[in-house]
Amino acid sequence: MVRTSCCDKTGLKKGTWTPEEDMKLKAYITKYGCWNWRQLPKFAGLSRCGKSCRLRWMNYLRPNLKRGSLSKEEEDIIIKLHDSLGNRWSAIAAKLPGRTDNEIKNHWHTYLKKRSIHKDENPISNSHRSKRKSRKEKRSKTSIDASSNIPTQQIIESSQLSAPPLPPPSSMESCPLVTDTTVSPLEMLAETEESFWNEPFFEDNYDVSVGFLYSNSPMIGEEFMCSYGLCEEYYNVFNW
DNA sequence: AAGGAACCCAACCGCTTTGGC
DNA sequence: GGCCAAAGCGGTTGGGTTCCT
Repeated sequence: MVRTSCCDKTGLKKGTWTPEEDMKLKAYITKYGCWNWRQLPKFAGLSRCGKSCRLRWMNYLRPNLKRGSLSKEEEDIIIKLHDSLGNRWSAIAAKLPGRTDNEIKNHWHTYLKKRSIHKDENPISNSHRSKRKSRKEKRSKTSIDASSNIPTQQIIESSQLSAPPLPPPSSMESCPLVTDTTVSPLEMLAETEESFWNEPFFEDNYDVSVGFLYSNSPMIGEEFMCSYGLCEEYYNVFNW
């Protein structure tokens, strides 16, 4: 939206993401997860750096993100948490399911900072604020419509992705998915190589609302799901 | 209707943290 | 303990949109 598309000297694309790029990234992560952000764009067919992919996923494409303006309650929580935590946006975002650190940070700088500074005054008139708020809602609704109009299954089917080669053991060992400490990462790798990385993608494994396949994969645990804002889905799926 | 100002927020940059060797 | 790579985080930028005069 903001920055014009261009390439840096290494040939990597920068700037606004196109719907096609979003589709590729979403389809790839949905299908294979994110085992290595650096390598991911290569396998997903994206001319982006891993950092950019990660950011796009975390702030925009990740499932269950709430769009639209923050509620009064959410704002109050942010103000309270900011008082105690300071500018630790990711920590604040962790307390607000569906909200990203970037979103909270932006919101803080545009509304809450002023509100906080002028607590005793009334710097932003309510009418002005609500006018802005409705603009924001209108915008975000448009973006939701645009993104949700593409059924995920359709994305997957239309994707020309090829399965990635097996990641090197080192990257698997460092994979945050491992939660069972009684089994060594290498043992787990041996057990799961076939089922996770080689297994064809089955619709049954896939929950559209979650956007990940997890039922057959022992490597996807609470920690992993929560790190992508999917705690609720994890708990629901495993009846926690 | 036009032009400037203000707002908003996606995305980039660079620093810090973490983990493996 | 030092080095390196990868990931995470927060600050900042900049261009589109909307409002105001």
